Parts: sequence; C-alpha cells; structure tokens
Amino acid sequence: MASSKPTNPEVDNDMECSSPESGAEDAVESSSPVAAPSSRFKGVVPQPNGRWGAQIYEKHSRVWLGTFGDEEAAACAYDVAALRFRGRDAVTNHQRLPAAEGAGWSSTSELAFLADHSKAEIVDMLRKHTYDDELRQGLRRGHGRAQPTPAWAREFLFEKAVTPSDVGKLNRLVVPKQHAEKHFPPTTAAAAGGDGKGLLLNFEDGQGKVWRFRYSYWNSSQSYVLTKGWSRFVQEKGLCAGDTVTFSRSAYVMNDTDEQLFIDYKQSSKNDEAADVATADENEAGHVAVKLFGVDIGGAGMAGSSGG
DNA sequence: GGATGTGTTGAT
DNA sequence: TCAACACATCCG
Repeated sequence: MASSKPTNPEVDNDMECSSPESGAEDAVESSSPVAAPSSRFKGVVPQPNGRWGAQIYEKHSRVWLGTFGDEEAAACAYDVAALRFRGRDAVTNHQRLPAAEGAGWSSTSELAFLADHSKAEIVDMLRKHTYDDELRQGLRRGHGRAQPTPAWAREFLFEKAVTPSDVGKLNRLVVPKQHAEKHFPPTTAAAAGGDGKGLLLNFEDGQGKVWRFRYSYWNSSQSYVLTKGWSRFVQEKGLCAGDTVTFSRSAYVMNDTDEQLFIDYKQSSKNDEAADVATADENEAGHVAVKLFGVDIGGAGMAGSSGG
C-alpha cells in the first residue's frame, strides 16, 4: 500500500549490454505474465507479443529504434541512441557506455565512433541489431595497414611542440622523459637486444603510412630520443619549430606487443602563415587529431550530419 | 496471423 | 519529452 507509483524502481546501473537477444529469458519478474507491465527502462515500451520496443524522441517526433526480445537489449539500444542524439551527458539507463565497457576499449572510442556516424546510421544499426558488430569491426579496421586507422580508434598519448633542434640537423626528436617512460616500451626490453642500443618503433601517420624510428635512451644527455628515420619524417612533413607532433595508440589493445602507435602533427598557426605548401593535403592529419580529442557528441558539430 | 512500427493522446 | 494504448502496415 505504501508505493503508489511503481514506475522506475531505479535500475542497477552496472549491467552490460554485450549479448543482445539470444537470451529472451522470462526469469525476469516472475509474476503475472498477463498484462504487459511498463518497462523499468527509459525509452523502452512493451510490445503486444511480449517483446520490447525501443524509442527515443527528438523534435516532437518519435524515432523508432527497433524491437528486442530482451528488455535489457532494448534499454541498451536506447542508451546508444541517447548518446548519439543528446551527447555524452544524456540520461541513460546504464551509467556507462554499454557496448564498450568490458570489451577492452575505452568509452572515448565509442563516443568517437558515434560522432563518426550519422544519427540515421546509428539508428539503422540498432534496428538491425548490428551496432555491436559495427563498433568492434570499426575498431579493428586499419590494423592491417590497408587504410588509415580512423581517428576514433586511437587513444591520445601525448604531444610535443617541436623545438628548433628537433627539426634541425641533429636528426633526433627528444621525447619528454615522463611521456617516454609512461607510453613507450622500455628501451631495455629484450626486443631491444638488451644492450641499451634502443629499439625500432613503428608509427602510423594520418595517411596510413608507417614510419619506423629508432628509439633509444642517451645516457650523455639523460634523455629519450627518436633518431634514425626521424629526419625523413621532418622533411616529408615539412615540420617547423613550433609545430606539434602528436602521439597516440590504438584504442583497442589486447596486449602490449600488439600495440600500434600513431604519429600526427599539427602545424603551428605561425608557421601556417609561412605556408610552406608541401603539406597542403596533409593538414588533415592535424584535423583528425583535433577531432579525436575535441569530440563533442552533442554539440552543433554533429547536428549537421543528423539529417538522413 | 503474428510481428513491427506509427498515430495519437494525456501526463510530466 | 515521454510512455500508454490503439491500430495500420508489413511480412513470412
């Protein structure tokens, strides 16, 4: 008699949405299967046949997200749509991003993935129940070096404004110690030969081109450096002092040895004026990096792609 | 004929 | 914006 409004008994914000359908259990709420009860989840409505529908509203109209045998799955579909339609601060049934958590990649990647697809595309995936697959597939794409890895599949590590000596004749880039030790493999690793001569690291750039640099520690200057191969990068990209190089890695990493590193650069606004050309089409590299870390799911930035 | 999605309304 | 309910439409 106490409760007069058993609408939303607070969900357990901790379940995951990995396995859709395939689990239409009735174990939930073992009471009277007669009258279809209202869903415990936001955006989920019962269907006459006992299944569950997901929907979200936008601009006075309803956007149908499909039907699901599992109330959970329907709730997750709503969550994904809410994030895409209303941004990372959207009210959802589950605290965290459904498909990404527990699968090994960061939620940032999923937000970027969402930002990289139109609302219509996301809705379509949800209705076809292919969202999870698309997400995983996308994260894996590019590792085979066929095409550049999408910005949203990368995880920012650090960046550095290059100094005159970094782009000079010394043929080396000093990697800030704190970042080197935190993000790059130890130079004493077995792979390095163990003799402190450093090791070779591969970096993929914004165009999907792979660069190989020697990475080592110089006792003389007590600093970590990228040497062999670096000058070529500087030359081809037309790097100038003041420009910024950005390092990132694949957001989807199963083990350390499988880690893919990326390198991009952003031309300094000053150097921009100098317009050295040679990098006209490569400005995209910088643009991508900016987009990755400035991703704003709900902002006007995405409104444009909402149409279709 | 069952499943799916829309029309529509009333509540918040 | 949201969900309940009715019902039109789709599809095997």
